[in-house]
Amino acid sequence: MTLDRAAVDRLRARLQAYMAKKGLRSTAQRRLIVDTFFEGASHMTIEDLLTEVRARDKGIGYATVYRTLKLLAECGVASERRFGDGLSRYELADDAKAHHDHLICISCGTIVEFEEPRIETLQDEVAHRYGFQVTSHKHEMYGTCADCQKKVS
Amino acid sequence: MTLDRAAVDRLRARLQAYMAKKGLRSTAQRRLIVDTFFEGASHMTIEDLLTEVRARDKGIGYATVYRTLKLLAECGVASERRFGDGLSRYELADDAKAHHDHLICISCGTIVEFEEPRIETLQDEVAHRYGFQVTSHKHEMYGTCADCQKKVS
DNA sequence: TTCCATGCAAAATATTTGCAACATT
DNA sequence: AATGTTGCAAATATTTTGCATGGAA
Repeated sequence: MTLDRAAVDRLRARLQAYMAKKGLRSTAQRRLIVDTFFEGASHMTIEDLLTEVRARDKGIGYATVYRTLKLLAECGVASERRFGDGLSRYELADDAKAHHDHLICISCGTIVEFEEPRIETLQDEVAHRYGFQVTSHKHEMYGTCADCQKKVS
Repeated sequence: MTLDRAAVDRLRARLQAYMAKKGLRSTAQRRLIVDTFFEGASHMTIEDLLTEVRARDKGIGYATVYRTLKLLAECGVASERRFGDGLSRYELADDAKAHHDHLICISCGTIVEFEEPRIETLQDEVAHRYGFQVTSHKHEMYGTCADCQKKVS
């Protein structure tokens, strides 16, 4: 689920605005990490991203990647996800599109995104029923993807 | 969401059968921890349960509670849940009833269970659309409960 | 008597933070 | 020059495991 050019530009602008507002600085490390994150696969862990980043600059530290991803999450450019394997994963935020949720293959780790507006509607209904004001939600299905089902087992 | 007597008996029987099959032993600690778990509130953390258990027997160790909950989860008597605060929580399994999901108040920590069969149906539809064979799912909504909304903020 | 269970302490996992040196503005 | 940033190491926070001792069967 790659974002189109316009969406990417919007996110980059948001980051820039946030950094300006906060008086944060543009460093070589930050630029490299951010670029790598934007270009790389979705749902990467900090470790994943660190590996890719180090391929381009060996000196980058874990904490810098960690802090940069945190920064991206803070300003709404990235979303942190946890899929139960104990690792935090990050994906580009995409508020231009409807909220999506995830199907996770417990065999190969593949993560598929899905959208189902009718579920969102029912969710709202449930929240209203309990008087909750919902700020975020998590809807994940764990199982075996089509490919892994074929591989017998 | 307390279970009725019959459901509890069923779960206890399942545990007993599992232990017998595996040659596991009934110890005073295990009995105490299991009883406390069955009688206590839902969604307790290991630490919560340890506190309650120690009120009855000071000598119980964290690891024993940890291992007992793991045992309960293994045989399907308890379900482990994680609601994003970094702690594992446990609730009694209840396969007699429809699967339930959770509303979590990010202000006071209250956890409300809900059931919405229509969401389950749509879920199945989505999984089928992607060829996934779903074995479990997680559907959580985070926000502010009715009470906390009143407390202004 | 055998072998599982317990409690303690140590290890393992991941995340988060303190700090001196360094870089941006 | 002032202040934010980096990388390293240490601190956290939890969960998980090793092991000698104790207990169930």
